[in-house]
Amino acid sequence: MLGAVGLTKKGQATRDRIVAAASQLMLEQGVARTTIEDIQAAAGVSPSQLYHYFPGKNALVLAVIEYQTGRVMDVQHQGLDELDTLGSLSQWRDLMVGILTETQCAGGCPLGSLASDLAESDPVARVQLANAFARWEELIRDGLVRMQKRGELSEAADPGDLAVAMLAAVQGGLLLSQVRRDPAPLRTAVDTMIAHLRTLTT
Amino acid sequence: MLGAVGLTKKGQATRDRIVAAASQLMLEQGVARTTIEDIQAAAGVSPSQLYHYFPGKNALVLAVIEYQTGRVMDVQHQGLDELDTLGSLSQWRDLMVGILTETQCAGGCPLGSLASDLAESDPVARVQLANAFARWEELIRDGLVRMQKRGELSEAADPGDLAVAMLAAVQGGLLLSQVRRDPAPLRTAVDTMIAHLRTLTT
DNA sequence: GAGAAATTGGAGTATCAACTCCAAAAAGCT
DNA sequence: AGCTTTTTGGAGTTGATACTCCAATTTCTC
Repeated sequence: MLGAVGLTKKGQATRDRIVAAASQLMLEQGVARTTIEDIQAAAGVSPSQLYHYFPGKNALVLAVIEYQTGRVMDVQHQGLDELDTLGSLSQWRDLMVGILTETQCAGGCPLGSLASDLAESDPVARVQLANAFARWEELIRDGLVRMQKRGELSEAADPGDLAVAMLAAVQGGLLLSQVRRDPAPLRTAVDTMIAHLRTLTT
Repeated sequence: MLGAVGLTKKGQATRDRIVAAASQLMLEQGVARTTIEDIQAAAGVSPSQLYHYFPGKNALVLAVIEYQTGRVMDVQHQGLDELDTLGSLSQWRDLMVGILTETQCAGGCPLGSLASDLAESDPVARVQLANAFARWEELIRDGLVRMQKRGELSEAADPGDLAVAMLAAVQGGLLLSQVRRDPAPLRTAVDTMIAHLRTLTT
């Protein structure tokens, strides 16, 4: 069994369907506005099924955070694992702008939306999301360190600070893009950070 | 009468009290999680009073957006109106970091939180918030233009793009600070943007 | 294939939240 | 003061929402 113990293949599939449906709905309309009934309908399950896999909405929210963290990290690995030159940073930017454009800027960042939604009302969720952002930040920092080792980035540059600033640019850019329904702010914010890195070339 | 027509001094005070209470609660726990009953209790009013001043929760939300836009713009004017040197940008950063520290990083940006909360579920609110961000961005851009005219910023720099990037840094920094309960990310994000402006000095 | 465990269906419940209504009190106007 | 308009109190209604319960069915294990 790949999933949790005591779950058959069919059970795991049902559980996955619930989490996927909940994730999409919560991204589209927020956690509080998403009702259990909404999720039941979208996943095609009955109440007893949902409560068989999750003790309550709260537990489901944590599963959603885990799911979205996985999705986001997959994309970020795809864009950042090969990061070693400034040119590859532009490709990473294109990857994100592309995804945003596909969805017409709806929803913004799955992690950012959950964070803003839950930070003050669910302490456990807040910590989970803080960890997710820490992992993301680390991915960026590792890429910058690689660039530094290759001599693409000045030794004087602080990859840690730059990674925080870059992640902030992504999150802020995504929020502005979401509100304006226009991918331009994300692109501008990230491009400005890339331009800044360019000034830190050796 | 300062407020809307047909409101006595007492009526205006009651209305104000409702909006202020709603604004604080919605910032603390999100719009959907804030019940009319919560607001009634916090403002010390009865249901009939609330519905006398607002047709429904939706209208109240719009009043909250207006209120928070005013509060944020007041602070931003305070920090940006005299903006003409790189040094005054650091003071502006201190102003925001100070406010964030006072509130122990709870709530994040009043406009950013509302934006993330309402962008997908309330089209009218989304547009209102987009306008608020546009005014904020303009305030930053005007400051950068003044710096450019004084020769503090290169003629080659694009104040419009830099203002977008700066606003994104502020929003992203606030989100990360909120999730981590630590003002450092906001400070780092804004400082990095200031450092970038420093590279664009004539 | 038989027993045990996991999964499913769907009706039911208790609570909560948004909103209504009407009559009384206060405030403003002349 | 007397009349009108605004403001207020609080009980009540309607619908939604999270969650329960138990029996029936499917799946797994041996």
